[in-house]
Amino acid sequence: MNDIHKKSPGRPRSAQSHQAMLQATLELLGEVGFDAMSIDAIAARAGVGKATIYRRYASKAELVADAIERVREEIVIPDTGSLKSDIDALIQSAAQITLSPLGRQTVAMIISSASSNPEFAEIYWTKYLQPRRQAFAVVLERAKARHEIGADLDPGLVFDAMSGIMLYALIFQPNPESWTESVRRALNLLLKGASSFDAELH
Amino acid sequence: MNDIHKKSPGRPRSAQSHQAMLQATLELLGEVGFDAMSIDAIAARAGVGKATIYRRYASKAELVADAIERVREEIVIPDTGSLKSDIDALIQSAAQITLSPLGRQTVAMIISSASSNPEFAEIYWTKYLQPRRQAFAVVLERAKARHEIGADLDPGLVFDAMSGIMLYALIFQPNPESWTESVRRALNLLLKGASSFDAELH
DNA sequence: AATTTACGAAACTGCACCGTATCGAAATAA
DNA sequence: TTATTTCGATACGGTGCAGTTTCGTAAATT
Repeated sequence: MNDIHKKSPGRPRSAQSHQAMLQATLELLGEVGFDAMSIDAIAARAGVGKATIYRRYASKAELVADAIERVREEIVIPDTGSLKSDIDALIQSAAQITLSPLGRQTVAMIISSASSNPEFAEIYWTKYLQPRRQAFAVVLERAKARHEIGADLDPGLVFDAMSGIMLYALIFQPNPESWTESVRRALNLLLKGASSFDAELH
Repeated sequence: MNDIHKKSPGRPRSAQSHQAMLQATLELLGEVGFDAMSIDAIAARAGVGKATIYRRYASKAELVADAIERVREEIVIPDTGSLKSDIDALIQSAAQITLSPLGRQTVAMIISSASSNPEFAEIYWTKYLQPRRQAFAVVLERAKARHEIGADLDPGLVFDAMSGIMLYALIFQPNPESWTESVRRALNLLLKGASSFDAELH
């Protein structure tokens, strides 16, 4: 099953057009947000006919879900030898994505349509948060081996707390510098919880 | 200045109609969200003419901003004699508001229109978060006096971290029970940071 | 009483979008 | 070549909303 035989006659669907509409979708999502985004606008920006979009997706939600699902960023697991530096790198990486217009609008979309379109949260969790959660666990395990933190510290819990703080700072401290600073302070407090981690992150 | 003389002739504006449109605005905001909310729908639900709304507000954003600004919940500062119980009460109170449809949609609105309508975040910060931040500081000061936590713990920082965690859990753990539980666990970790607070919150 | 302003309801214009259909051209298989 | 399918572009009818105006009525001042 799941054969992708090309035996059917006729002109095949254009991979370029498909790519163009996905790209235009992500751009517009970041620029105007989910609700203000029209199919007409996506088609126009992609240089594609509206029918070409409707042939692939039944709704805007489907299109957007597929577009954000296909986003793949490289996840680098830092290994500088010091927990402080490793975490700094992770924060920087997260900031770059989360503070972007696309990152903001994606989160807003997830919250506002949480009840009507739970698949958005699901995709974001699976494709974005989950891999970073595991990368974070690796970093913390290494720090445990170096006795920088206690062995009983739950990486998942710390990651969730850190993500929440980032999200909060994203909303109420939109300024990138104060964002980074307040995330660092909160994380410093967090890690003191079950560790000998008391270095100044500043 | 700022006189509110009633010397002008003619029928005065109806306070009842005004109240009805504000109420309908909050209801619809919680039910369908900011973008899907039409002025027609607000007027219909409030039993008010559309012109009556436009006479008071120039835009939907103005109306919504005024509506959420006028929301006033009683803030009770718990004083049970134990930090654990006090915090439990605060979490319960926050959950009741934040987990409600109105709370969710308000946050979503703030994020998605952060650039176009920064006044929403401003109002939410000033009228909702700020007072709770101060109430939290009172609770923590009492705990310091009882030597339940270290005197060097920054209440504002802890509050911000806690708020962020609540927000995160709101999105990715919409279930009220798991929400409360994960908030408790994170907070427990947080308070271990600079205190002798190691009681099981569960 | 006369005037003035607000009221709810409804009608109205204009616009943006949705989803479908149609067109000639292009790209494939048989 | 012929049949089939997709392509971009455009047109179309339908719907919903914005914002204004009109109407008869209600509530205030002078």
